[in-house]
Amino acid sequence: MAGLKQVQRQTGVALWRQIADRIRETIGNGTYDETGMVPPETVLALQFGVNRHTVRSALAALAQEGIVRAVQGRGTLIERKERLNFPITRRTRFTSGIGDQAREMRSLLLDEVQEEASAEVARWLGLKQGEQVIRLETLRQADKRPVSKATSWFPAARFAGIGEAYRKRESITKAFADLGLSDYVRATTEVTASHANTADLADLELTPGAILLIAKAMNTDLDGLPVQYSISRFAADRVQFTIEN
Amino acid sequence: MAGLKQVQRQTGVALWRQIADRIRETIGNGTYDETGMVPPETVLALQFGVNRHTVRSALAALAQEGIVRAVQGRGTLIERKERLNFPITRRTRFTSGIGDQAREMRSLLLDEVQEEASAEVARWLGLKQGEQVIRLETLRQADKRPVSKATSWFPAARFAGIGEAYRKRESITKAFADLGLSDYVRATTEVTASHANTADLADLELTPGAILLIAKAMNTDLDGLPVQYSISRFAADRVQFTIEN
DNA sequence: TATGGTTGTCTATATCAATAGACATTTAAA
DNA sequence: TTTAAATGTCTATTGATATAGACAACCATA
Repeated sequence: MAGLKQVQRQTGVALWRQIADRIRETIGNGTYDETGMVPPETVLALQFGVNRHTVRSALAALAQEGIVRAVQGRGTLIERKERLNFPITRRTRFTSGIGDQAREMRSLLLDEVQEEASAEVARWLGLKQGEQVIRLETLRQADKRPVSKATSWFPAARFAGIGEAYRKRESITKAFADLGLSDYVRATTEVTASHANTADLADLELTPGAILLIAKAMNTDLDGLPVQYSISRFAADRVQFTIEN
Repeated sequence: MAGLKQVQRQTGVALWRQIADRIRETIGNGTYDETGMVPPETVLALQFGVNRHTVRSALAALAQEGIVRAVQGRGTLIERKERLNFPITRRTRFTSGIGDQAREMRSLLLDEVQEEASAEVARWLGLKQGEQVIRLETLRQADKRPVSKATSWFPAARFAGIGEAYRKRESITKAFADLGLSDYVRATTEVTASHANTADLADLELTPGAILLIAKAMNTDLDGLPVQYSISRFAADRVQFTIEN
């Protein structure tokens, strides 16, 4: 482990940030579960081939995120370690998909706008460019910790008032039900990953350089008619997707 | 656009790298397709709210990656811009999945090892921990550009010699066929994203801070018996996954 | 051929990132 | 109570990062 160069210099990414990212991931993998602690600073410094002060900068950043807590004389304790699993199937739903992985699920409506469909949105919803659509900006939390931010479009003609319904029920499934759509299915999902922009960084409580898993999804009713197109951004260190075919 | 703070300071990620990442993504989105050029350095400096020299550092990094090429007196030309699409379905195969998106596909065998199944591998392959498995390390290229690196495990009893077959045929599907397995299906796929480690950075020709899309996949034969468990790492800025349900 | 717009190069300065070493403070266990 | 091991704090130095300004070199075009 000590021989492997795990960090690189002069890449525009500070060593302390590379080390912080790697320790966060190692914690997530359960490597330190036996002790519940991160190895001593001197040991980490040796492993990564850097000065102890550099390791301290990394641990300070993780402490800021609430992932570890340093106790003088004892060591650095692991405070939090989770990765939620999202099954992606024909019957994918956010809230029930989380199931018992979190105690409290919340879905907040950040913004609601009626607008003309862009070329992309029109294509996915089977509309003509310029037709009216409703766009919702939503933020989802698991146990008060932000998990994903989503932008969703709905045909305005069919789903007038979906913003208000979503605000009340905090669920797309229930909002659809209130508007007379009792069931729907996931037709396609596209998954990519990229760096977060500043707005998403803030809402998802992430640090720059953090990664987003991005899912572009289209849902249809049981007749195959598109009812929703959405772009969801997930904090990559907090989730994984599972595709069962 | 100029008002939005698109980069953040004092985060351990240098401004020039944040700007490089954002320009690379903007190129990928096709925003500059009309001119085929990146905006002038002075314009970019204004947009990002930084000094022109900082923008130049970002563009130098992108030039190093072969994405742009600066021409004195004219501007900075876009050289390359691609994102391969991988459909993930019950019949997912790497080579045919790429289809006509690339001219030349190659699959290289980096390493072959027979070993005892770890707990994770045994669970996925339906074996007992410690049973013999064959592990292949492979690198896939599209038009001589590395796209993904994969680690695959196969039950050793059933697929002896699969390494040699893969080296010859450069395809899992054909290697399976050589060993008497004419057909197989994708059972499950788990998708995550994370930062690349140093070995993957080198093999995939990436820069630190780069993102990997990671697909853990399990294939079975037509009787539902597991035949392969693999962990594939994709350069996130070169691919996207499509899940059709 | 003159001009405006663009990239290339140079110098100088301030701040952040990383190393190095020394010593203090706290905790747990001998 | 002593000791070892761990985190906390301080000073000092070097290299990378970012800003600022000036000017050269090159290209397309009026």
